Amino acid sequence: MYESIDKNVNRSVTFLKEELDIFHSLLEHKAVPKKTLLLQDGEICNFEGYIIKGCTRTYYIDENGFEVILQFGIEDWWLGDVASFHEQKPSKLFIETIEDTELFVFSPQTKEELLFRVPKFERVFRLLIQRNLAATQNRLFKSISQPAQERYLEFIEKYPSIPQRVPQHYIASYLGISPEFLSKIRGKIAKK
Amino acid sequence: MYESIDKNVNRSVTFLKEELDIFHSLLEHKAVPKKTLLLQDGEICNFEGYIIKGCTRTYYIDENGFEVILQFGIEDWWLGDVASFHEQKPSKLFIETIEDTELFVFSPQTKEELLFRVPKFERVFRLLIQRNLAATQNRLFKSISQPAQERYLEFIEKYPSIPQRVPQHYIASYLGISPEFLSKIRGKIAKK
DNA sequence: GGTGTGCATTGAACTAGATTAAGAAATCAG
DNA sequence: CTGATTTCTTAATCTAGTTCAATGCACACC
Repeated sequence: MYESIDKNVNRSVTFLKEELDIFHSLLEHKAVPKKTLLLQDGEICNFEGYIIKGCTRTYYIDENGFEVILQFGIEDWWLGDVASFHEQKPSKLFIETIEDTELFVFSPQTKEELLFRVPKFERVFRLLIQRNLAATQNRLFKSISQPAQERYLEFIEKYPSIPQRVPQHYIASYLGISPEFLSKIRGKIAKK
Repeated sequence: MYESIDKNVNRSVTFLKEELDIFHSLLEHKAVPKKTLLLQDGEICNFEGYIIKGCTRTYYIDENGFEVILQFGIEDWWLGDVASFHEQKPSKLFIETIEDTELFVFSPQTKEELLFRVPKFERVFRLLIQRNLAATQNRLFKSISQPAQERYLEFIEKYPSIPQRVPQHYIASYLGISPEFLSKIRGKIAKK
């Protein structure tokens, strides 16, 4: 049950068995049916989660009521609104399950306790957020400099499992284009 | 000399005089003429800096040789490539001074020493990177969902001093549009 | 078994923004 | 002060991507 999350945190720091035991004892296991909102605009994000199984989407709603998908979450990904969680201020994000999803979650309290009892986790979480920042910067750069078709090709190469699991218009939203145009791009690629 | 940086770090955590003394003793002061590259693609970023005075731009170069500006830096801003600095891996970014610039800088070693001697700084740096992530996510969201004119208006409202200090085509690059189109937008706004 | 309801595709008309080119204005080096 | 270089503007043409239908498709649901 803890295999995948252990492997995930062990990637950057090596832990002793006792440290992992503390880690496990502080994790809360959660099963959530599909189409459930884990977080809404205006709410304070009271969890940080690791996806054991399932699929989620994190999105904004713009002033015209349009959804813009910021990221998908699948197995072995971390989930939450870091700023809202740590500063305990209202989030602007929505997080919704797309499939039935199993998670390990922390509350602010249990995370703090973990960091207190096993300070090495500071490094794990710092690396996570650094990688998240680098990935977001990279995506911003590409959404500015690359045409939609290349962004799409890169997306399916990077996340080959996602197109089979989520409606296509979610991917269009993630790429910042209309569903019709994504359909046209796909038609064009298929012809080759 | 340390006034502004002290105010900056004190915003999120309160420090004692002795702690600030340690902090100051580890900062290196640096004066850099304009049009100097502080970091290049392929280099490992060996500094994290705070801008006392001056102006910088951080940018990528895409596969066609086009520059895309990721952010500007002015007084009271932090500078660097967080991931490259901490993981000591090659950066994909360029950082260049636009004006003569004065900085305080850390090396990886001095930053580590600071964190060791005054662990409260962990929190300061974590908050900085969290805010950076939230701002970058927000910008990605807007670059996907808002038209260029609104993004421009928001930019000049948020950073009123920058348009007076940097060439206009840098702002176009930051907004992800061509300089000609930005000029058109400005013409249109001025007419009203 | 029908019948909604959400999803993908296709095409036509449209628009935001790119590209190219040329001239005007500003800035800089000597 | 002067020529050179960089920057900004304007206008014409072009294109990536949108919007607005209409149609077909695949299910879930009773």
